[in-house]
Amino acid sequence: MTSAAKGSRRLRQFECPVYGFQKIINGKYKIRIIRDLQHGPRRYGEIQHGLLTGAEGTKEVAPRVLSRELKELRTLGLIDRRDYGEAPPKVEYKLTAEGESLIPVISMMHAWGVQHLVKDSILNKLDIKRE
Amino acid sequence: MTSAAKGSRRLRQFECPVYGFQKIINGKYKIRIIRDLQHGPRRYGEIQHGLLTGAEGTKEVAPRVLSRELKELRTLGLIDRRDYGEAPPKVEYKLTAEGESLIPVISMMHAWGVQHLVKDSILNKLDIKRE
DNA sequence: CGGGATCCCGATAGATACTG
DNA sequence: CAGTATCTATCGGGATCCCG
Repeated sequence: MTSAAKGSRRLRQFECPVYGFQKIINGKYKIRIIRDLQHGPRRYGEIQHGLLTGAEGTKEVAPRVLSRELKELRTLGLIDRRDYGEAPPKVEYKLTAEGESLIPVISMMHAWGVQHLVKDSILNKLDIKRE
Repeated sequence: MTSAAKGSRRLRQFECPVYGFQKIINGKYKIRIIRDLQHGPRRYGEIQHGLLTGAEGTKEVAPRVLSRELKELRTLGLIDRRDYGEAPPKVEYKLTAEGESLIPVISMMHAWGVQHLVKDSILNKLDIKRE
């Protein structure tokens, strides 16, 4: 089996591709984590500080939650974890080939979101002026 | 305000487009419902019979669950509901313009899923033979 | 610094029964 | 046919404290 296929064993477990997709990105931060890793490896803390809860209080993600999301993404074979084994601890996460292949899809989701979901966007204002 | 903007009021409520996308498709059946409506209106029962729970038992969706998902999609302005007011009841659901604009994104998710998520796909077998 | 352990809570899915 | 009502089990997210 090729290495790509090897890493995707856990991924190939669904009957319906759309339902499967829904399942693997399920979790509040998974898509954003993958997106944050698109330009190279990031450390645990960097990911944490980059992710806000989305609420008004702009709090950071609870470590238990982030840790679980990262573990699930690893189990799915979408990201790799590298522990430098130093003191103080240093751990880096990066996308696998499978994870990288997800970037174009997420980019499309992002583009759609910019057009339809974000409040007070430029497009939104243009639309108002056009009426 | 144009009609498109009018229908999207409830949609434009997020700061982060990716997080927003994750939120609106949250729910076990939302993406599949939208996809099932891509070729025209469908009745409540048709949608229900087309959706399997995904588990081995291939059971149908509980009416309470489907009803809620449909209601949420309506609130988001992604689908429309038409009640024919007859006896026996007849209700049809169809995509709004906003909902239709989601189809290309879902198609991409579907394509990725076929390549990476579905077990025993043709691609999967080719990959095994290649080793 | 990068987590794990524990506790809590609201949300969500499902089963079942019922109705206009 | 197209839902609603009720109840229950489970899950996911968050808070807090702790550790090597």
